[in-house]
Amino acid sequence: MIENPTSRDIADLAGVSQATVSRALRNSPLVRKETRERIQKIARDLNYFVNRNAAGLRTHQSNTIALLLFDETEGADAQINPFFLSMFGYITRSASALGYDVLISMQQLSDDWHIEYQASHRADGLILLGYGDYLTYGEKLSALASANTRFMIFGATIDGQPGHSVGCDNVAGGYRATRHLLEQGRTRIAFLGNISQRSPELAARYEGHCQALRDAGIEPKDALRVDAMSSEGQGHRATVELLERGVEFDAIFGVTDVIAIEAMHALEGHGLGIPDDVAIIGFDDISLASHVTPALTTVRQDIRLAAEGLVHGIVGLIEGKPIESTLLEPRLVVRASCGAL
Amino acid sequence: MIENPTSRDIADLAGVSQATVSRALRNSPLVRKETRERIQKIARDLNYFVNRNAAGLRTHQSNTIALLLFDETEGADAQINPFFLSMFGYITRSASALGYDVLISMQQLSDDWHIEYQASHRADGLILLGYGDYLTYGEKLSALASANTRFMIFGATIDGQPGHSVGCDNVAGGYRATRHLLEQGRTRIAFLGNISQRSPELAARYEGHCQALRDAGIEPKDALRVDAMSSEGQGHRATVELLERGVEFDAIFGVTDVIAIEAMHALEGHGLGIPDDVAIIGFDDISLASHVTPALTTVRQDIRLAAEGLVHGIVGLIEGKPIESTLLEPRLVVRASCGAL
DNA sequence: CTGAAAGCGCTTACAG
DNA sequence: CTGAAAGCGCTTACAG
Repeated sequence: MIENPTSRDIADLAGVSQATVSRALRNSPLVRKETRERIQKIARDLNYFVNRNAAGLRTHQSNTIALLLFDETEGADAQINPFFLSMFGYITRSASALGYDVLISMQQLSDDWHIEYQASHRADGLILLGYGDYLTYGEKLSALASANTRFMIFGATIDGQPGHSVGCDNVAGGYRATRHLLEQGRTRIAFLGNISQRSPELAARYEGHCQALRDAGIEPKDALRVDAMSSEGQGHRATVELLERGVEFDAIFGVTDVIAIEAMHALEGHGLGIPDDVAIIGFDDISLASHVTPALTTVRQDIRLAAEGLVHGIVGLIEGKPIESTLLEPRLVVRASCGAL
Repeated sequence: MIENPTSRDIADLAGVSQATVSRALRNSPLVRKETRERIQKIARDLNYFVNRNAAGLRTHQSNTIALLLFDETEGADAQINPFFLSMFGYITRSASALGYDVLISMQQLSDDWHIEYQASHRADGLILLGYGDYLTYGEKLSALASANTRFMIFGATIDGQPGHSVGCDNVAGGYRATRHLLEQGRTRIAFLGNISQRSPELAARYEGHCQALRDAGIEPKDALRVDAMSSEGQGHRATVELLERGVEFDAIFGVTDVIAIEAMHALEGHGLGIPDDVAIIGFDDISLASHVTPALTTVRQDIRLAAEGLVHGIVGLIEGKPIESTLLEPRLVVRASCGAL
């Protein structure tokens, strides 16, 4: 058994040229069937696999997608947002089906990752995941675009910002969440979440929230909105702040499930009952949502479709096909936390 | 701005040979400081990054670790065990700190992945994750070993089985779980989990469970043990089976948190109170464990240490250092589900 | 400290 | 259908 066989070793054993081995292994129709099969059998017997570095050097391709997850959570011990984590599996499977490997990297938005992956020929394109701060984010995207890097973003693409994206219709999602609360007879609905330009997806959910209120003849009140990012502890903090304001509320719309679930725990800590005293709705449908008590009503983003959209998008860009951004339909998932069940 | 600059382009601009550029970019002490800095500045200005394929072809290294997660869950929609998912972040960060990229792949144990990653020079070594079926698994490991593939396993390495591993002391963990239940006055403790040779980690937990019982003068009863793998629905099914047997029990030890949490829900569905009627303990401390009601008492495996151990192990193997398998200390995490709080 | 040269293992245009 | 040859962009032993 040859230790690290090369195509030349196969050629010698098969009595053909190295070029023919290369063709046979790539299933070229130029090679006679018998020759091809004989060569492939030898390769299999020798546990031979094409050296990816050599092939990549020749073809300028890596058949690899880099999946960059940037989260701003501090500290080496911080947990990654489960919503994005659960996307990994779908992305990997999708990519694999199209013949691509997936390289993962956790990034701080402050890092200088953006150009390197493709420029070093480690990856043919990038998928970017995370609820980022779009002010910083925007610069990075422009840099990527001007370096001709191919990339797909999960989440909104802002007008004038480069790149293609897959995201859900956050305005519609926010509208549905709030309409559901209104249908349960709640009228003083607090909204927990950051709505600055830094988080356009979250701002869009707020926009839908306000529309639903106005359609019901209710004017949104600033006193009922508390800032919160989707990192650990912020939902709790925001709920405490809301309680301290002393403004009356009978429902909370947490702009992400992570925030909504922390709000649930905070309210319970203050002796408030869910859904009797306060109805709660979230957004994302992370797996925790169905396991908390009461189970959390939320708006589901179909992460499987999203993942497939991202992978097909980036592969399309790599292969030079025209790509369009995709908007997914968010869907209300009714559970016990709003009193509808 | 040169479109896809190479080291030769840098050399021309710097007025030196291509070899000197290569040395300068790798911080070789052979290059004079001024020359090196001048070259590095030019590279930065041009957004130049070393072509990994070319470098890898020369050096026979990829500086990449392949992370293979095999789960037997059927169907494209199945969720990955959150315990392993949460290890991704730590592994990636650890690897990154040592200068390695991480390639991820979801595998069916039936696939023929095992040799390809290293043989194709896509990765310098493998990390294998998952509660696998060790009968199939063993063959794969032997094949890997005989192909001189470097790999680290999370979980037990069976005697006589090749490879190095990082895992927790499952016997001690099982012992502690059951001792805790005994300390709460529970004596008829059901055990839900597969204990065949197929799942040696789980079997080890059962072994610890039995030891703790015997140390308390209680003989383990087969009627109190129900088979269950750690995939969706099995914990529920096993609990129903236990109830149908009609055997009395005042506690359940779920061999993984996923099983324990499903058991909780199943018991609640049957009108049983936790922990009053039945105490429940799990194993792993997935993030769900602290969020269910009542919060789940469990045995924590320190996934961060495990991840770091796996990465340091595989990098050690790659760099030819001697490596030892690591056994981590499991730790009891007391919450409300056993009545101790 | 620097350069010229060989060679890593492929893929593919060119020639037959 | 097959082979000889060039060349992808690096790294590094060798020579100076």
